[in-house]
Amino acid sequence: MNITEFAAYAGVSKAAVSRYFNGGYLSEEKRARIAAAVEATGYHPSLQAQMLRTRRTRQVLVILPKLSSESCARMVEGISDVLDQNGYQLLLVNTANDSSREVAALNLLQQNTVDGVILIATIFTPEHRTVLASLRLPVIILGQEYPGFCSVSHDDRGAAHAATAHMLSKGRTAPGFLGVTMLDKAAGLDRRRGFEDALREAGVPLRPGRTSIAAFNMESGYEQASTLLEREPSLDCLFCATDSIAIGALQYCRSHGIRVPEDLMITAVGDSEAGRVAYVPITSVQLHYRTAGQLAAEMLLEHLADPHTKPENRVLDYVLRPRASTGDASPEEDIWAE
Amino acid sequence: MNITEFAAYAGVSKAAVSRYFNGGYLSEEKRARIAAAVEATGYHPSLQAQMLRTRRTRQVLVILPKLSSESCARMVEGISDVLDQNGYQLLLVNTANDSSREVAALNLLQQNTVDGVILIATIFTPEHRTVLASLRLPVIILGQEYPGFCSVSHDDRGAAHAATAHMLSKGRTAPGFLGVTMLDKAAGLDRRRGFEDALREAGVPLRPGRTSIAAFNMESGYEQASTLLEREPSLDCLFCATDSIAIGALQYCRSHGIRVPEDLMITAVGDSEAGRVAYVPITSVQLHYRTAGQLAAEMLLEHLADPHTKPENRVLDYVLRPRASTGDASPEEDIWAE
DNA sequence: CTAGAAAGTGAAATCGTTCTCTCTTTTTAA
DNA sequence: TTAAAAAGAGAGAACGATTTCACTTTCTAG
Repeated sequence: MNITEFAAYAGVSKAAVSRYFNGGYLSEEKRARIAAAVEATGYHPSLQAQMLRTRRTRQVLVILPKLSSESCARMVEGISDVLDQNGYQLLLVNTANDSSREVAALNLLQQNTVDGVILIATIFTPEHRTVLASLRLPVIILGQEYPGFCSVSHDDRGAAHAATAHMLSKGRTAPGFLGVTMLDKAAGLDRRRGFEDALREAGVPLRPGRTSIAAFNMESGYEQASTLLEREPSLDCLFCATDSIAIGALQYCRSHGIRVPEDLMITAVGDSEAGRVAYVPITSVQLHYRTAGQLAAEMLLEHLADPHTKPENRVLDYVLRPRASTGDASPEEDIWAE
Repeated sequence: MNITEFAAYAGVSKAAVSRYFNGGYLSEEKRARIAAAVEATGYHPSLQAQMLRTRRTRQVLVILPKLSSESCARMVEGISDVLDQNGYQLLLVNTANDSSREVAALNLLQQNTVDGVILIATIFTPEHRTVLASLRLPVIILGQEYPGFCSVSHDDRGAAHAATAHMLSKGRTAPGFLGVTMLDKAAGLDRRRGFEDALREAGVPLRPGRTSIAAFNMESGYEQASTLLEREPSLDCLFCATDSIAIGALQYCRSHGIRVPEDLMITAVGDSEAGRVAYVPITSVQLHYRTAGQLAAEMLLEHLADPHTKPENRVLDYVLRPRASTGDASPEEDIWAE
């Protein structure tokens, strides 16, 4: 049933029906007649026709590098919460950490099928900048600051600082660093800086050779821990850019008789479930992923309502969660017991 | 730029342009002219107009109960792979384990904005059946069999059987069961049956009081393990319906001095990353989540191509992964070392 | 009491396609 | 050579809404 048929059924004009659904001058009498007819027929306007006519789809595109990672999943949950509540639909593109697929997804946008975009950030290439700049849609970058665009990010530098400082405050003096590529501003560069901040603050020199770069998974954490610890056996504490990497490193320690925290303290950023239940529960910095997602979605909706809102960067805080990997609890301690 | 303008620019009729993009009789000369004009202008047909006119949106809705769970995330990744490759877009609705939101999402479909649905299954209520039956769209149920509908599911019964039998084959005689609600056919009912199958096969009676029901998370696993093991201290092995629950149970053992596997063997279904790196790596049954997602998407595309395809249920197999929680490896053993 | 503003109304244009229908031209088969 | 089939082309009617515009009626203020 279309609007013409429905209007005839209800005994009003098409315009009246449209006003009923979209607001506008409409007498009480007609409003009641239409309401009754809706009740009787179950009529509702066609979304496709509305999209064509109004040029708004009420759909938001979310581009993300990986779904099966706790942090991304939680951010998407946050986004989904807010979009749902506001009657927007969530279109998902998983780029599988493939930068070209990311750009391809952005290019798809020039066929304007969505009202806005939330881009969960990883590595930005010059191509990204080109295509992002050419976009006429509101874009929110989630997970790192990006000049000229709205963004919601975490205080990665502060988080890394807190985690590292926590170990140094316990008297450790030979810190190692297991990071990710510096091309990733948030998890790579900022966390590295935070690590260095803590060292500088404590007057501990950063020796070359005491850092290594891993990929975003446990296996890589294991391998890089192996490389690093064989090269630098004197390390007494290790900061890892992500929980996954820390778990890999922990696994290496376990299988090579390195005691955590006695021989080596370990900290990380992310506070994942896996880190909490690991062999030695890992001291980690909790970031508010879900909140970040919600905030990004809210920001986007704001921009949709008023396109002239200025670019703004919201930075979320963090919470250090001390656990057994820094000697703040015994590994056997109840995690969930009250 | 719309088709009329573009057709004028290229010096052909609107119909010719449409045929260029959709196939149909078209002379080589016009084809070349249009191709050149596309190159020059970057024109492409409006998706919204196509949706309205053809009544096909090339969008697929995926309804799932939870994003931040490894299994769901992997299934969605599989779905995303296939849809992407075939030019379909993925619309995501996260129902947050709320049955009414699930039904609401399905009802949204009667506003027909998508071509098909993949429903990641949990608990099916009579309402589900009503609304599913009233749907005129192809629907694939992912994660459990559901009579009358296409589905892709795992051999949950076989998986639970394998996990349980593995413990019994090692001489254990007092098995306990930590499951989830039977309203969930796959993770609840089928895994329970598999557990019972193994007991029957081994001639081990199932004592009442040796089973308990948990929610889908670690905390609940911890609590239910506590209840169960305090009531039945003589248990010597424990089957858990999910890895999360098993991790919770393991945590309980750890904090209460119960040695795994010596005092209590533990197995589960799911083979999550967290289970592999737990305090005692958990023997678990691997299910092919990603493949399941891919298969579901392929099935849906088939139905989209030919709506008369018959309902079919594909059941995927499983792989038992023996680990330290059943004494098949030492906890210190390298997981990733070659 | 009246002018002007506000509220209420419906016809018709518009959004950007696809696709049927009619017609012409070319190819094929007998 | 010719009839039938196939290929190619374009006009114009949908698809199902929103929104402008011109108009009428009802308030409100002075």
